[in-house]
Amino acid sequence: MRIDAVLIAGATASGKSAAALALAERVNGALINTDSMQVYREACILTARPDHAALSRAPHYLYGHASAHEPYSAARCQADALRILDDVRGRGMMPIFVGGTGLYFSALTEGLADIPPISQAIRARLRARHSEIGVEAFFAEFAARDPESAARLRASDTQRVLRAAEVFEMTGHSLFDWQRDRGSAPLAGLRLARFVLSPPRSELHRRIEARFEWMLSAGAVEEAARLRDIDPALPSAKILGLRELQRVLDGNFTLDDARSAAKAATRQYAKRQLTWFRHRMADWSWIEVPGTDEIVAHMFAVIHGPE
RNA sequence: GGCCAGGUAGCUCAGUUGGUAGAGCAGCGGACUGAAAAUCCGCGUGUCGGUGGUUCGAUUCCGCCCCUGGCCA
Repeated sequence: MRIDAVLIAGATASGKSAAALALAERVNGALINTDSMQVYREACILTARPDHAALSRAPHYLYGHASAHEPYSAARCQADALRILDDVRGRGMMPIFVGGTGLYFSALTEGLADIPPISQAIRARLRARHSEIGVEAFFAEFAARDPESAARLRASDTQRVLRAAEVFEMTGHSLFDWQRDRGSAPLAGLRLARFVLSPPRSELHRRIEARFEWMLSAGAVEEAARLRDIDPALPSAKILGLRELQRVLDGNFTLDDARSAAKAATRQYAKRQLTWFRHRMADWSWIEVPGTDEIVAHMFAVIHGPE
């Protein structure tokens, strides 16, 4: 084996979990989750996390290991992955990173700037200020303090503006100063086989449609009910379909409305993922056939090389 | 069968006192360094049901036909 680790990225519902599992069985692999939402313990159905049957076929790591009541992050993914990577390799197994979160793959392969953690107090204060004075005024305040970062952001880009502001408050340095240097990447120096699964768009849409129907029949509404007390500001509150189903529970939405809204949101997400993949993973091996067997055969061939 | 209301973008609709049309949603493209299933930026994609007529010019006016819904038979 000339490869140290396998990376499998793909849009939501592209069939990557099934392919990764089949590959794991063939190469003595262990799956390591690289998806920002499948980490949450309480959200199993809506995140299409691997089920018991899958878990019994190969080791799975970083699935459902975090609480939906606290924020997970790219940094935690990086730290968790590093730990698991050593463990898996130490046991002579092939690490197979699978998921759909481009930023997490980037953290693993390219690293993240080594910025200190932000205190909850600062974070909460800035968020409150942002919602109190509004997008434009907040940005003006921020720009006065950190013009360098502000020049590279838009006032309307709330998530990035808040991030830059909290980094400046916490450290006294501009976010873009910090980002001049990327910290060490967990996968740096390893020989990687990197794949992007990309079935035709129409096929992807069909799968998204079918998968949401499957979620409903598997108890998605009940799961949404159990997640009702999630703080809407937390990342887990953004799980696709959750908001829509909770609106049904509140009586503000018919199930059919929720169906189409959740499916549309999922298609839009898949589109954003593909934009990332196309441009940031252009040099990965792209697999456009939809069938698991063909995908695995292709990956297997790449992993073992021509020799 | 008769009367009425409609047929405009993938969907729901607006509009043009006659100069080939625009909103929302959907869709498409793009950005992305510690909450990324997030956040943000850009783009109308159309035989205006069909066919004749009037007109310099018809999606718009008129005739006929087709389709959908409602009412009356």
